Amino acid sequence: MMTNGLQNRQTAIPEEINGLRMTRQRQEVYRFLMGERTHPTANEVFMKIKEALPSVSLATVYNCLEALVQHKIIRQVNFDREPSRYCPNLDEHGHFHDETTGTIHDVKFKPGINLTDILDLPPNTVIKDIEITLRGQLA
Amino acid sequence: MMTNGLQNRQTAIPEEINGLRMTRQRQEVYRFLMGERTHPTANEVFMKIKEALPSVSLATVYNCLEALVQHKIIRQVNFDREPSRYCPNLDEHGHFHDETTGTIHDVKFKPGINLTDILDLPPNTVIKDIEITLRGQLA
DNA sequence: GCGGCAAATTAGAATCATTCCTATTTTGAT
DNA sequence: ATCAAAATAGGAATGATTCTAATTTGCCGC
Ligand SMILES: [Mn+2]
Ligand SMILES: [Mn+2]
Ligand SMILES: [Zn+2]
Ligand SMILES: [Zn+2]
Repeated sequence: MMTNGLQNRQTAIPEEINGLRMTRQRQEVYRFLMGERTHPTANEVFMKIKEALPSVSLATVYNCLEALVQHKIIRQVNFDREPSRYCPNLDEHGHFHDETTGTIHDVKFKPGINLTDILDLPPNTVIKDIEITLRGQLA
Repeated sequence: MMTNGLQNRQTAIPEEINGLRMTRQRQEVYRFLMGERTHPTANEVFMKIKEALPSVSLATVYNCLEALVQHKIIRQVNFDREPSRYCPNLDEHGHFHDETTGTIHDVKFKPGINLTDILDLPPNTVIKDIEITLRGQLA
């Protein structure tokens, strides 16, 4: 029998992820992002979750996204000076921006490749984060 | 004898580079960048060249920088949502952002490495540009 | 359950790098 | 010199993001 008082309408989201309390707003942001491969902007997230949570504000969406990024639950992706986009894929990967369609695709690294191996870094360098961005077209 | 009527006060900059006419303002922007390893922002360029050209405007600096980037004379570098920075190094290279000092360092690739070789790209992908960005600290 | 408190949310104002607008100046070509 | 095109300057506008202040919510001990 269900000890949980909530109905399981969808995939259950835990109360807390990586130490971040999952409020209703954060759940909606997180749930939407997990089902998207398109790397939506904050405003796209906002417009979408308003359907389920009409009172949500854009400021809250920014707050939620920042909290989720800070707790390494999602990643923030920037292309030049365009609005930031958000990515649920936590594997190490790059981003290919298709100029023809405007779409963004995750790019995996070939197995066994260590990014820092190919870089000529000064000794004693501690790398916290690497970002790889590609621009081009899918001919 | 000098057929050129101008005095050679400094390293001469040609009238035209990559098809871009080198106006006085563009020369100043270009000259300053060529002597800098710090990847200055538009505003830093502005403040510096005002010394030699007090009437220059920030709008013109942005115009010059855009023209120089478009003609592949310099490169624009973005870190997250920070103000754009500009780089005179046209070799293929990445950028390491030292969080401790806030400084930015060029990072070469080890010889014989082809960036696209390590990426798992879909076939028929034409890559126009690759950008590699690192964040961390020089311990 | 109830008061108190910290965290989260909200709406709207503020920020600020960048872009846009437009009048003026400069340039290069006839 | 004349003209058209390109470049510049200064100021206004833009827009993603952040900040502020005022609620609201969730949670703890009573
Ligand atoms: Mn860039
Ligand atoms: Mn980034
Ligand atoms: Zn991604
Ligand atoms: Zn550089």
